[in-house]
Amino acid sequence: MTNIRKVAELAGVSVATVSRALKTPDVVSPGTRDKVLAAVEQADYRPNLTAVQFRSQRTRNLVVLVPTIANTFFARVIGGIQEAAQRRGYGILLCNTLGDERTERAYAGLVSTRQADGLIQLRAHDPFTTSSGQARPPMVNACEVLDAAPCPTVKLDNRAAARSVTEHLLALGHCRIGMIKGPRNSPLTRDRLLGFQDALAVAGLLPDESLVFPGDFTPSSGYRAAGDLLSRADPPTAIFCENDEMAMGAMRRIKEAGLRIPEDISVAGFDDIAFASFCDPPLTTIAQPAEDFGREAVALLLDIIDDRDDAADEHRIMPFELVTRESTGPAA
Amino acid sequence: MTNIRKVAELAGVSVATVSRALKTPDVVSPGTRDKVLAAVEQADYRPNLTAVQFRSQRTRNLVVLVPTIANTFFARVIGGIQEAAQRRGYGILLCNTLGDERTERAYAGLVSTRQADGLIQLRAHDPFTTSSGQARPPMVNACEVLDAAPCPTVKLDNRAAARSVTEHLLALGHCRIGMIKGPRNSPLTRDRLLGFQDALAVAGLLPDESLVFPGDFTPSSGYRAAGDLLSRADPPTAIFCENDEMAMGAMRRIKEAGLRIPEDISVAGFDDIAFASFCDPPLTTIAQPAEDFGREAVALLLDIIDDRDDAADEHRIMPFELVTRESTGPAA
DNA sequence: TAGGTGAGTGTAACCGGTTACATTTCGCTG
DNA sequence: CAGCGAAATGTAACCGGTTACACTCACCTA
Repeated sequence: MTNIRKVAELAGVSVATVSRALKTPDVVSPGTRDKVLAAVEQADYRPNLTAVQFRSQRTRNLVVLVPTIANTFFARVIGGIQEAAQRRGYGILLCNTLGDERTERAYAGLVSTRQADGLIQLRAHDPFTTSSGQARPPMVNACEVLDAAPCPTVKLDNRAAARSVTEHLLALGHCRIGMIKGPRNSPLTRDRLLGFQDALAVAGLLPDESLVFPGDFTPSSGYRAAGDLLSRADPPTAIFCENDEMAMGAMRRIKEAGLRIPEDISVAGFDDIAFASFCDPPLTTIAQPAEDFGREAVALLLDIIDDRDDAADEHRIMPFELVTRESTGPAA
Repeated sequence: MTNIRKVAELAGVSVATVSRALKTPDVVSPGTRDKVLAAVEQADYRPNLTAVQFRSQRTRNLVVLVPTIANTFFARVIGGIQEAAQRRGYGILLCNTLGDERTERAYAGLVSTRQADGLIQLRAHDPFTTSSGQARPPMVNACEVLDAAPCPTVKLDNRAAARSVTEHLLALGHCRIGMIKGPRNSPLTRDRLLGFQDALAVAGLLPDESLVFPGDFTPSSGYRAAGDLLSRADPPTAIFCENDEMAMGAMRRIKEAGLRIPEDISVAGFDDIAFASFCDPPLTTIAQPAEDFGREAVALLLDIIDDRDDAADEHRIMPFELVTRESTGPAA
């Protein structure tokens, strides 16, 4: 391994000069700089990054905790994170936590032990064990966000978005609307449910708990929940699913029951994943700027890391858009 | 930051003893060990990982280069990689390369500069600039594999798998079969095309280049290619797509043309992504153990890193399975 | 000409662990 | 009780950079 000393020797200068020629070229004379660069070239020298990181206490790595990478929406968010991080010279250490707290804490430890400069959490959970008194490591909470997050956040106004979907269904004349929600205890699910109920209330409808079934954001959970909804004596004329994956599962189940979408029953989703416009019929849903969630989270995190302190308590709300396609139609 | 010296002082021992008590507990006496552990606890000491990495020249990080994380299949592979890596105490540095060579080389550099111990490449491309004479950094090539990979590989027998799909279509009586393939220059695409042609040849059919259209593994490219196939004077009675994403796009296009699947035209995909069994009709496809690709790649890579040298030239072939669903049926 | 200035460079301490080697401790045998 | 070897522990070099501080020297001013 060629190190800085070999290069210094080769160039006939001191190690300090080599370091400076590479990091702050403007403080060395042009002549020496050229000598050093030539020596670097000749020796095929590349600084040992672990040494640089160790000495400078900066790794230029960010930890990303994602509940499940198999979810198309999260995959897009990660794409945005990675792109933004890379552009700023940061790498990302990805952890697919599957919602496991121990795993999350272990990876969060990478920040405490200086193997990463900060952390982006895409789940509504604080992975840092509240070490008494000490400063919190840099963190941003995005997508599924804690109510009282101890850090900047990037989220959607889930309540307003769910309300707009529901209003769309109400406008089509539906008044018995089923809902397939996400896991319990999730602020995101709670907000979407609230938005759903807001719209019903404005329309003068009473919320009916028996029309709400929980899922886990996978197609098969949507499939199961739709089965439950259809087996009612008075099945709903429309179903609002908290994400597109569950909506696709629900649509499958509805078709297997011999019902037509949207003639017999309307279906709406949430996220606008790539498949939403390709399923049959194309899915009415809420479009979110997934990649931007990631980019924004990185921007906020780097603001904290470089302590541009004004950013320490920012809470960004990302825009959404109701995309109406053929999966929703007038009530029968 | 509490460091090893503070702990040593607290425990009334030397730094060496602290280091040993933590790394090789069996060489220190039980009494001292307890003293040290108590001091560690009291000081809330956690070794600075960058220092450990620097000193031991081991980072316990692996670089993963993925062409696009938005692809459901790759997302699953990454899930497998992450799980296996984590179990062995390794983290993964993810790079969504979008097929860009410069990006790939930059990340590959993390291995050369010791910020990672090895690399997993999911694309058929060698990211290391062939540095003359020097030893190749540890690398494994998985999924889309180079023909003459300079490293262990994990792949599918794409030719056999494509052949089995095609045989299934032929057995159903189809003799004009369209194909939507992947990007040119990809060994993976070439092999699937060869398998397709193998089956046709065995059935005594001549390959017809005009029935083969290129896509890029996205639903919209499948949609476009299907449009091209349908606009022929004699459209095919079946279409084999090189992945499920394109198959879903193709199915959408076929329905928009007013044709029924599979009565008018059969469609088959490749990968068996989560949505394959939920689309309409459920998709006939090739199931691959995506997560196992990742796990296997990690296992091989760690074999090289820990130079269990017997592994240096392994080429694993993963199993596949034809999953027949309702998207394929007898030729009209 | 003495003295001051600042650009360019070198010396060496330092980051926080790991570990080779030296030293001490302790139990055991003759 | 001397003597020995093994076990336990301490000392300090080391990894490869970064950077504070010291130093040299050319140039300028009074």
